[in-house]
Amino acid sequence: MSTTAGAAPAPRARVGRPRAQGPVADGLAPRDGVLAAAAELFTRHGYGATTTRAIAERAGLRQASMYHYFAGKEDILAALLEGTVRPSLDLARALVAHPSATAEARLWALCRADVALLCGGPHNLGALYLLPEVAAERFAAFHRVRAELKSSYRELLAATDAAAAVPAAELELRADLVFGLIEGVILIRRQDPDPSAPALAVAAADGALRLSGTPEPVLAAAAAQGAALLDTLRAG
Amino acid sequence: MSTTAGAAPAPRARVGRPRAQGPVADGLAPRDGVLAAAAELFTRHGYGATTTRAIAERAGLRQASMYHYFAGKEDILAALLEGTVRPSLDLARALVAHPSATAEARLWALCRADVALLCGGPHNLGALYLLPEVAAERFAAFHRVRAELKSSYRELLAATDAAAAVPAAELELRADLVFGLIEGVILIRRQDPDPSAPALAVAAADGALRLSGTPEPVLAAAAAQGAALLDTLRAG
DNA sequence: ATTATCTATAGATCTATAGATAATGC
DNA sequence: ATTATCTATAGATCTATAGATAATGC
Repeated sequence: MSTTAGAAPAPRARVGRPRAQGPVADGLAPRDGVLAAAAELFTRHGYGATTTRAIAERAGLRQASMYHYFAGKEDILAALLEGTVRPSLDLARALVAHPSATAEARLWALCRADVALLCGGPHNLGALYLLPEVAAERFAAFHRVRAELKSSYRELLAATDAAAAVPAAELELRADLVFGLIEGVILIRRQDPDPSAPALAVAAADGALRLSGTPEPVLAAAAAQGAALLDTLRAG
Repeated sequence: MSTTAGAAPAPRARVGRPRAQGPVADGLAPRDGVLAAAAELFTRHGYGATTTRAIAERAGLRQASMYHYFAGKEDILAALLEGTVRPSLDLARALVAHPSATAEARLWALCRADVALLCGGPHNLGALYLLPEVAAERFAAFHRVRAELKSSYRELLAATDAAAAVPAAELELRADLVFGLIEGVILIRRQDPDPSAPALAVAAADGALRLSGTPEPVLAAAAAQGAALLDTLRAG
């Protein structure tokens, strides 16, 4: 073992006045600790019902100290929303651009991965989308990103074989339903965190293809190809 | 024309001190006016973000006057929830008990009617279910009713032909997805009230059957039978 | 006398700011 | 000197209550 610096994440003494409550164990950077606390409370009790004091308490610092990292409560929500939708969109873009798989497989992969992202974390981040306060003008940036994500869903759906036989207006409705299904899954998780997130993600992806009119044999092939595709993307 | 009392809803003078803002045009009883105002604001801005003062203003009376009808803000939400889920459950019970239609047709009918109820009104009442605050113990009565509604979905789904080939655990997941789809439709409405409620209701009902694995020809028959069934029940 | 409303406000928050303080870094 | 935190609090709410008032009903 060399003594090269940085090898061990030693409990470095930190700059600045120590916390009144003592240091927290979770190892998160202060800003991330605040975000994690807010995510938990926003999704469980709602935005309006969550006080800055409650967030601070859970994050292990004093209420006023949060303003060192965020300009206000709304900023915290904005940061959470941005961080939640961004990975989904990155993945969607990668899948839309991916040439070597069927549209069915790519749609399946997008659905499974999206559900896993939304429900996989410790505090059901997807539930943030459901907060009515998020509709406010203040979060327009988030809404633009989300609209782009929805477009990816629509695009992949339109490229499936089943879509060829469906009129444009009906197709639009189906895209809405598929997108709604994925986000509706969050509701399931909220009342009852029972089904494991990976199982739910697979079931939702299967369901999305059924919803889009894909026949069972094609679905089975798409699921296999889609799962492999996700493994590839994760490795790459 | 006879002069029999009650024939015309004449603008009867009302008991009690007159309102400071003058009487409201909408013709609702005061309690209902408060409920309508609260529904609009809760679903648009969230429960916590809605003040009792804002509700009162929209309902056309002073903040303190609402306490004549409701013990507090939570009571208003409780009344709204109860009134929203009750018609859905009544319908679900009628459909489960209905002997002379296929399970597919009855499931289709339940889905279409439920979406119509949730999204049909002027202010997207279904969005109330999505409020995180609703998870609180205070609303346990509502949750019991809703659990019963979900059981009806599960029961009808289990009685479909497609369900026979599906293992129990997988079936449970599909019931979750179908229920999630119906409530996810509310999300669609929230961002974009574009698709007309009836069209959305039909699309969602079709989608629910596809999701449950029903083949297209069976679906078409079930939709026709289901629509007729709803007409019958409404007449009866 | 009864009712539905009003005005006024107490008491309890809640957010964000001002300014002090206790660490490390140089 | 810089940083991250703290304590204290101003100012702005917000909910719910107390008690008055302006109608109708009898």
